[in-house]
Amino acid sequence: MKKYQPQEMEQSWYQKWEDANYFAPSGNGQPFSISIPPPNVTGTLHMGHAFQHSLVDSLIRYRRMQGDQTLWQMGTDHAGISTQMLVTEQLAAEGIKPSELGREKFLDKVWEWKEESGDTITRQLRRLGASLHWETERFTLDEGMSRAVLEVFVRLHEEGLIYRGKRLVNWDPVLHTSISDLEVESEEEPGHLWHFRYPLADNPNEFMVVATTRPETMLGDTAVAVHPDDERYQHLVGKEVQLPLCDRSITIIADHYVDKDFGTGCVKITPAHDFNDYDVGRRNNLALINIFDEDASLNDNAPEKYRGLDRYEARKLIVADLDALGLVEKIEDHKMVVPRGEKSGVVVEPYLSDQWFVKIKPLAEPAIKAVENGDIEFIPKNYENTYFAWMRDIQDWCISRQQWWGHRIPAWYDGEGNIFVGRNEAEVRLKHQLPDDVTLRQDEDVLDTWFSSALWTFSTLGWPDKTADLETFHSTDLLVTGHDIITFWVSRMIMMTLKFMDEVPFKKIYVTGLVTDADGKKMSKSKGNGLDPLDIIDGISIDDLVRKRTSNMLQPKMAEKIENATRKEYPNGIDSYGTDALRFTFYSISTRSRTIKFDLNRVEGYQHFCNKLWNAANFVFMNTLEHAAATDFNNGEKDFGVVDRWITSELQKTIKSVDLAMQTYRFDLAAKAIYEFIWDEFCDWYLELSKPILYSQSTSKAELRATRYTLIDTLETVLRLAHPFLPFITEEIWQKIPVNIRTDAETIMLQPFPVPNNALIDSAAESDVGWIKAVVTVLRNIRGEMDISFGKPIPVLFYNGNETDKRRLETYRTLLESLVKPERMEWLAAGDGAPVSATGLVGDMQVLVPMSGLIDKDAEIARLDKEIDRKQKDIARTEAKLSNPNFVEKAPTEVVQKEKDKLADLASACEQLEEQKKRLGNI
RNA sequence: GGGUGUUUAGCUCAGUUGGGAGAGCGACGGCCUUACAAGCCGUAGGUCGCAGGUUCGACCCCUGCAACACCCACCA
Repeated sequence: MKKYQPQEMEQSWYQKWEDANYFAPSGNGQPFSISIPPPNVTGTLHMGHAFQHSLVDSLIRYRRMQGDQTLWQMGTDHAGISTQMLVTEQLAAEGIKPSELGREKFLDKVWEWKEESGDTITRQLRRLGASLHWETERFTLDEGMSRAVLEVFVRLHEEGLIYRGKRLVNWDPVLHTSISDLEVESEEEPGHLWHFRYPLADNPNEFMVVATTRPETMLGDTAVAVHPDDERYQHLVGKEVQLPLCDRSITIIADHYVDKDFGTGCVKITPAHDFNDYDVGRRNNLALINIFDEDASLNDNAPEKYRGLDRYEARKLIVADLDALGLVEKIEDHKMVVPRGEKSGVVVEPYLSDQWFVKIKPLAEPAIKAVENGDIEFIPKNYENTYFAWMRDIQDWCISRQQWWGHRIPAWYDGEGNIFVGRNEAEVRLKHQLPDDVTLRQDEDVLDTWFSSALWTFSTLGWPDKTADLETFHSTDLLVTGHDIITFWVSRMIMMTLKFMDEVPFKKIYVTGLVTDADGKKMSKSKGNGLDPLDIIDGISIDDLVRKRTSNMLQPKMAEKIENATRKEYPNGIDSYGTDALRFTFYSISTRSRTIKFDLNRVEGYQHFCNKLWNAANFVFMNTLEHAAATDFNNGEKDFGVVDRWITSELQKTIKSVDLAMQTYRFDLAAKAIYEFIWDEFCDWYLELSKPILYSQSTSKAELRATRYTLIDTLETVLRLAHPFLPFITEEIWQKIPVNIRTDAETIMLQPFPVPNNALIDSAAESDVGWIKAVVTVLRNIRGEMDISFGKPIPVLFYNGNETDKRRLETYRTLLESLVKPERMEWLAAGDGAPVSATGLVGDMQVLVPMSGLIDKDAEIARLDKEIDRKQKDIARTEAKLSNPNFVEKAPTEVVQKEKDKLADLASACEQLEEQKKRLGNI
């Protein structure tokens, strides 16, 4: 076999699998389905995706191998705002404004871009080995899904669960659209608290001092509020103040919203530009004065001087003007929470506008129950708290977006402002008997992207039609996702699916941690610390990596910093590790931690693991196929030796571990069990122990046949066991196994997953091999510490062994010799004077290496001292325990007995070691 | 302000019903031993965040504290 070279074989295998349609659901087993969280169609695969999809793929492959009818539904999301932003930026580079193109032509451009770049993410998923069912791939804006969206919108509207209203919403002044609460990111930023004096209307020499973080909104003030119980101001309630810079007076009101102890206890109220003030305004019937236009520059409701100014320019001017009037009491530094648009990064503005909303409470209630009663289960369970916290305090969902790319809202307006909702204009006309001469104009807005993805699990399967796929595969079994979109997506899917399917979208939700960089920082484009999974698979030069991380920066000044950090962290770029190594890394790090620091060293380690497996296979083939026809060791009498029975027994236990791990979604434990079996047991011990059997002249035909069979059979089984995690290397090796050992199928993908066989558990073999390992380890230890090279044969004497020791040495002498490389190996009779030796213990049996010329006496004494010391500490601890009457009385008898046995063993061992030490001291 | 997590070897992390603290990487020493130097063999390294409590016995259960992280929230 050639060296392990993942790159070529991985791509060719994927192609073969896909061409052969192996990813399609097949058979008539139990249905098992998972819907992919639809990636942004114009996006690229990031580490979080790669992580989640690797986990899902292992489950899908596992269940497929177990004979389930397995569907991993593929699809992509149109990602409204992100995609529109991207295309807008590209057009801007060509000097084109979307408004010049108009809606239709702009959308043509977006579709063009989608066609051009839409295959990036799917290509990347293929490189990851994801066994997605590509044939039924869907897109949130395709015809079928658009039909589902229309259907849902119309039905919800008919039930009064969708309504239109003028409300204060989060407005993005750059993107010119409303966004939902969830799309606002609030962070603490330094700011100021301005204290202004508002003169009383009936006494301009007296002032109310109000504090604000938004001076410019004062132009929209319609009241000043104080707390009802605040004695300082009670006499002023009901009076008016003159609003400076504006030619109007506003009322002083009392409202419990005000905190007496904050600032002066007086609050300016701007109902049209602050969510709290909006509520205060409603309670007190205050007027709403909107002073901004869509850009958040001042509109005609502001005094003439300020009209047309940007909000921050206006702020400066207003503060200056107030200062000139002597109305600025003071300006304090103040940390405040600033809401910014998730996508644009600009400060969003509470803005009064006409929008569509989903009345959410009626939908939320059943969705809460579904999790409460266990129809849906979060893994880990504590994420249910996040879910409940959000759902129990959920607010109506603003679903209209002032954008072009998305599902256009199916509402039409006549000239008089009447609203008609329907699946299309014809239906609307028919339903409302509107003649052709009534001009209808469709709503210009589109729906929030999450509206369509909320329908994901059932709309992808053909809803609203009653399709066979829907019948078979819905509810889906599992959702794997990051905790960051529990609120955005998971909760909304649960609500919509319960509403329209009357069943849950998925039975379990596996929430992954967030993949971060080595410093624990979230990977992001703007920070320039992201890794592209493909760069780990294929490798990338440092120059290319720097270019990738610093191109298209929103903040170009960051580029230099990012370049320096990148060159420091990856001086030589990133090596190529292959998909299998990357995937195995993901399984191994899939712990329950919330953040997962991604460490390339782990990937390197698992690449070494792949290499190990590769070379082990090489060894197996060299010693089986190259020596005999497969029929020769498959047929005929086999005499399984102890090591054959032992590794087979270990394999059964490993299969059980992997099964248990997969049933409990502990991918890390599954990976660990496989890793340890292959490396620590199969390679380090079994392959080594098989050598004397394979090479010795005295091995019988039946023994040889048995070992050859075990070698290749164990390899074949472990390949199937590991396939869900390491799909490529396992397929590549499996193909080389002759068809009378494996089945004659064309792919390992569709082979049965190994089933543990209890009849093959052999504890006698396990303890015998345990003894062999112990003897070998003791002698390796002496060699290592005494600096005796492996090539130098050493004399080995055994002393004080029992009957079992004697039987074992007799039986396994050949095996031991091959691993120990002794000059001679024999029992020392009780009466014989033992020569001065280095000593190790296996139970009570002393393993001696006589010292003549080999061993440094002082070093051996030191070694013995260390060992004795260690044991004596243990003895002291155990004795203390046993001398405690409470322990002896109250602890379970088996625990007490265990301690007693342990003490006896330790004492005996200590005695042996002391004896040796004494002998050395006597020289 | 509310909530949820985390704290174990130099680093990254396991530790599944409380009964002798583990892995990988790194470090150190020795090996080109006929599958693999992407390897083999060995060694060192931990008051399990701190303080109490429960228990015969606590990394594990309870209470408090500290540090860090994230989520939610309208304090102008």
